[in-house]
Amino acid sequence: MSLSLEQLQAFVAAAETGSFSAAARRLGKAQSVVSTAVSNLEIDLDNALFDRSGRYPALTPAGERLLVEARVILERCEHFRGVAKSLGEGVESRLVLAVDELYPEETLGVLLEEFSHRFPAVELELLFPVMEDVSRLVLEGGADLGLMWRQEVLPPALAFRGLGWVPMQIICAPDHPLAAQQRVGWEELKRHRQLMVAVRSDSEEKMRLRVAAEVWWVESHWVIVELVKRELGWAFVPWHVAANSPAAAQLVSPELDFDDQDWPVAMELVWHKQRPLGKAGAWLQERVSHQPLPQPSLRRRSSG
Amino acid sequence: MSLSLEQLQAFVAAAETGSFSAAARRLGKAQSVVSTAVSNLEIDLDNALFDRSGRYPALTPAGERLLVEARVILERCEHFRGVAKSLGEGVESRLVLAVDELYPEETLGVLLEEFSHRFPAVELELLFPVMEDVSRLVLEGGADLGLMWRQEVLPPALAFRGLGWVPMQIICAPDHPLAAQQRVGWEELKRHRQLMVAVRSDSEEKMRLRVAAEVWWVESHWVIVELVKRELGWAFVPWHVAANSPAAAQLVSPELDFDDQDWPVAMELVWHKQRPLGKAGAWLQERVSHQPLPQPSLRRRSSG
DNA sequence: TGGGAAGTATCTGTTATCCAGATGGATGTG
DNA sequence: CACATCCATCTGGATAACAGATACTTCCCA
Repeated sequence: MSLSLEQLQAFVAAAETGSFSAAARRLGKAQSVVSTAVSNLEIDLDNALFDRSGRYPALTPAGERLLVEARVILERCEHFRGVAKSLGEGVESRLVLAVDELYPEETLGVLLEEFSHRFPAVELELLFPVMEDVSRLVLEGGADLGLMWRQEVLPPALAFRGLGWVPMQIICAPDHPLAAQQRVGWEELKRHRQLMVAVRSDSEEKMRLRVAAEVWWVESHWVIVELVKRELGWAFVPWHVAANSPAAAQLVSPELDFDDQDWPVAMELVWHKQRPLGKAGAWLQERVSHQPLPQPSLRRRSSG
Repeated sequence: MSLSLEQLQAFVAAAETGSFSAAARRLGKAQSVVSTAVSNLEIDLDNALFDRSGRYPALTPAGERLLVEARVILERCEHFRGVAKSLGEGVESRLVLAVDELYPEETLGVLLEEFSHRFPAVELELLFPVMEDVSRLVLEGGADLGLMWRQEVLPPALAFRGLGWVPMQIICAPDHPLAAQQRVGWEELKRHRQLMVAVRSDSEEKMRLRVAAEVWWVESHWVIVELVKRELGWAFVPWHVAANSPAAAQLVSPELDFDDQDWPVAMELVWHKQRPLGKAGAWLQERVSHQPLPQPSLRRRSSG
């Protein structure tokens, strides 16, 4: 006789209800079934799982240890059935999502938490292409969905949907020359080194934020914040990066005299027109576009 | 009809051998058993696992995905039996090991790797008590085995076995006054701040290494190395800490004129006389005492 | 202290299931 | 075109699982 799932179910139910009879009631079987199932399991494992000296069976130390293992097996079986159910319903088994670093990771976290509950069977792959365009990844099949900057010219094979605006913010170190001024002019900005996120593709849209004559290209906004802190230049960074960075308290955001806006950048969701999404992808597509992007609660001009 | 382990076994065997007949041969059953088992599984899951159009059954995409899940379940079952077997043989389900930071973690890694292969069912808890004595943990039942400094006076309830010597080394920053001298004298050492590992208990043995008048107490050797690097004092640290620290290249080890030794510290293994160890603990006890501690390959006086 | 309620182990007859072998159709090979 | 091998299905017999009944124990409470 060999291990069977019925035995494990009986074992777990008995351990959880504290009685073989109650376990039988829960499982909708006769008491004798649970009793013999547990007994057979004990014989099979050559281990006493319950101490039957009292009125109610009590878990032995071995039973205690094996209970957690049994639960794991039953959980995996449930998962197995869940995956099968998903597959039967047209849910893809794998979804690749490419995300521009500009997209607030907290918002992404909210979305993916919900996603994981709704589609536990889907293997998700998250890409954060640093030197590559999200749109190219989606275009070439490396990703199913992309979260990215709005591009003026999108390849015709791609479909898109707007997601809202990510407010940008100018930051520099407290001792930076820009910080000393009351209001910073355009020409003043030009004069100091600007730190920008590196792009490999010749995206003209991303060049919109290029202001200064001298530019350093950095792979990550988070690294840019570090460099700004060290007075290596000024930068436009998404508001959420400036707000959530551990270095935020050590940075200032000078006022601009030529523009009162936060230089928002539009985000959009892109996918390939000829590669239909499964249920999970379709759900995410819909869900993302209804998720508001975080905005500054107050219009503040200094983050120090 | 419900999921059964036999079905999963048949499924996995068929997927691995590429044929129902071969799977049946591997499982020692009739071909019809495998065939019907897989068919029933497919009905149960409402998913086609194999494409039977050809001579040999070929996994469908769904089958591909479900195969990995099925394998996980069967592996967990094997593990389940392994745990049961261990428990039946008197292997404890849990072992708590308290280790003084002085014990080389690389050596510990070697031991635990072997341990995990030999006793996969044992839950291991590793304690690195920073401000507390290992011996007290073992004495009071918080740990089953302890790896620690040799103590001159050990509580009578504890048994011990020597493990060899951990060579100690004096380190300071390159710009520290001690580094400028040819040979450092005892009185010279006394004059500068010493960094020592903090001890809460009044262990006299650990005070043996106290030299200087002014002492700072730090919770970890690794932090001490950082502080030494910043010229906050000098310290005795285990040789392996100085050698493996990322900061090692930036430190020097001045020569002492009053002693030519590395001030080695004896390590020992302790356990409670009245708390018998299970098989895993007994194995580890034996194994640790035969594991040599790493020694400097050459007698070198400067680590810069 | 002595029912009574609820629990467990075990026995029993019936039922359902599982299994090996046989058979027929399909597929690829020499 | 024969032959080996594969798969699905059928079938009778062995086997295991099941519900119910029974006897025994434990615990609670009157």
